[in-house]
Amino acid sequence: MKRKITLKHIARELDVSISTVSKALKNSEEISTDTKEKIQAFAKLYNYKPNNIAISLKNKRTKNIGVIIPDIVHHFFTTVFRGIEKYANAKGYNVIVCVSDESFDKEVINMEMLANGSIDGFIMALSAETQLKNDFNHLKEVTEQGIPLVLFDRVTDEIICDKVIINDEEAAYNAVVKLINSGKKKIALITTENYLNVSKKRADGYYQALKDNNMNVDQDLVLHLPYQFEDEEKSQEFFDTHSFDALLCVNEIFAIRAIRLAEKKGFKIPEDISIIGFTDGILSRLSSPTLTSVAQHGIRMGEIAAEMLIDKVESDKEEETYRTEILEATLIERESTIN
Amino acid sequence: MKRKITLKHIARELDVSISTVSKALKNSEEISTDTKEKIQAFAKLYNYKPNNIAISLKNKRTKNIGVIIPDIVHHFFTTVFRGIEKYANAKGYNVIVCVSDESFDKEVINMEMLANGSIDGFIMALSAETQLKNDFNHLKEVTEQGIPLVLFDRVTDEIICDKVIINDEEAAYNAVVKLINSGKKKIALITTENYLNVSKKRADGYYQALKDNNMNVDQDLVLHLPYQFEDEEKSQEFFDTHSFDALLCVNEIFAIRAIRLAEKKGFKIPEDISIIGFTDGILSRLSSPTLTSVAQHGIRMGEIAAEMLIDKVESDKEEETYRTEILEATLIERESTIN
DNA sequence: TACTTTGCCGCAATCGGTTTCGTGTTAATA
DNA sequence: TATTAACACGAAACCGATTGCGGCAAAGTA
Repeated sequence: MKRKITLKHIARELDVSISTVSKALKNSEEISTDTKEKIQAFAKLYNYKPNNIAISLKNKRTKNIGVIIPDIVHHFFTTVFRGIEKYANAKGYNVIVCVSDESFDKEVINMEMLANGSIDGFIMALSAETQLKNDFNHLKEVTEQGIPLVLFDRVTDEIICDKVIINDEEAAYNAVVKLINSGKKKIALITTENYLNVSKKRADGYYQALKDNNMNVDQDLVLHLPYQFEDEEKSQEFFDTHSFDALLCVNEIFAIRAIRLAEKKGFKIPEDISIIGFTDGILSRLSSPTLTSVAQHGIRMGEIAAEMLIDKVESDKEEETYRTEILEATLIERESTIN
Repeated sequence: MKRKITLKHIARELDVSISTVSKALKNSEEISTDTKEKIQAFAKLYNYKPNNIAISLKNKRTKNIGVIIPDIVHHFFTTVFRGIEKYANAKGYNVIVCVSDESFDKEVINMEMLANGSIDGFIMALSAETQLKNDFNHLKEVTEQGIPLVLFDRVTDEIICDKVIINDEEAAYNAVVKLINSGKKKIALITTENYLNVSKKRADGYYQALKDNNMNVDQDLVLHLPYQFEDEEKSQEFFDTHSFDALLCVNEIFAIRAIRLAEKKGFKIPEDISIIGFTDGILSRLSSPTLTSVAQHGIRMGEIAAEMLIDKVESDKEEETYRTEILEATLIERESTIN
């Protein structure tokens, strides 16, 4: 087993001081050409690579960024993560991921673990429980320590920092308008509980679109499902006891399940019921019929978040300017709606 | 902005030495109760947390594990990652993820980045290109340096280390037998190129099952598709020019696409064509018809991989014993096959 | 010859901890 | 009263790098 070689080893071997080795490897003018060549050759031969940890300690910069997401199996977060990873890697940063599992406690623990020197900044989407509790002290502590933070998708106004979101309200609005324009008269909504800010915004867009088009808003046509738990029964009942000719769902999974259910009840899609979902993932593309859905551009979102964070990390000036980048969602039309 | 407090600050403030503070915070017997209480109270008040980087440097242990996977959007890898993250977090480890994007070069670069002190060990699945090139020098270097390595799913015999895999060959065998038992006579296979070791093993299982049941193996009924690229045309042609009454696919996406195509051609599933896929993901559960598929138990795989790695990391003895854990895949029967 | 400049290199501090060993003070023992 | 043991704490080395500064020797200048 060849152990990792350090400056000290090289210094001892070549009978020079550690500082000379360090300078020689950085091609410092202070060191004579002879010595430099000798040291560099030796270092290359033994494949010397500086120890990242030592450098981090010295520089107080780790070149790691911490990402905390509620869930990694969810397609949207995966794509955002992909964007973060892509940009960060290109800039020489590693990504440390923690999954909060929608739990407040896990979110707090993970942040504390990482905040003690392991990372240069955070990118995160709030867990459902955090939004429900409305407790953001762990975020405040981190920002007060001067650790840069970028929130995406699941954000909060309570914390002042950089943010990346999509125009959820507008996107929902446009989706509903699209349904109306295709002749639909009774448009239902399947959403989560309202404490998830994105769901709330999408619902707001839905209401606004109905109002602006002089359609009466029927609270009965809005079904709230638990976010994680698949409540088959409640959905069944909703289909049995309500009549509607179009349906907006705040995520892809709700939409696909709705398609299955509607087909089981004998409805034709999109003729009898048109369906639009959020999150343009693999499910939307491969379902039958394929699903019209609102693309959230997760990869782009991740790239922007990473860019914002790394900009902050690498800027020496302590500017206190924060911005919120709003991405335009786009409606991808497929078979589940009438063209 | 309150900056992070260090031992030095506490020492200065309370007029004791740094070592005294360090010992007091570890409740050392060496320090008087008075002093300890004073120091601990002060530390709590100012929310002192030791700097991870400094501890890593001193201990030569980072409590980080590096995970390199070919792709994070792929459902299977996501679930494995989830298992790794879960176990690692419970053990107080963070997970640094790098995505190789199926590229050999990225895999090498990422490993080198992490190998210089950032992590205590690696968990990885080989990129497609690495398997194609059959070049594993980067893995050898890492193991020679004494960095523990666990390979999962996409493994190689060239590297001696801990491994976690599923019984791919057997699983494919059983899936085919299941199709035969339900009365199917002409069973086709859609797979990737053979350099992906798991695909090869699944194909082997397919061949063996046919042979053992006295069915003739028709190479024409085996379609090789590129792994990433969606070759719609080739699949179309396959359906047009071949007749078969059952189909085994080496992954979920191939299977779902096959369902779509078969339906488009007017076949009934599972009566005309039964279909079985690998990777029991969200697609299998939500497709229509739902897909019978081979569950690879990604989460369990990740947990085992993490456990193996952390065991090695935390064992001081330099045992050179490595094991290969083989998980039993299970066939989840759904609507795409005849019961 | 005497003094200054320049080239080349090492010492030592630093990052933030841990840990071994030594030392001064006090109390217990002979 | 002299000796020793127990106690409480500090100095310093160490992990592996970076870097400002000081010093020595050779070369240049007066």
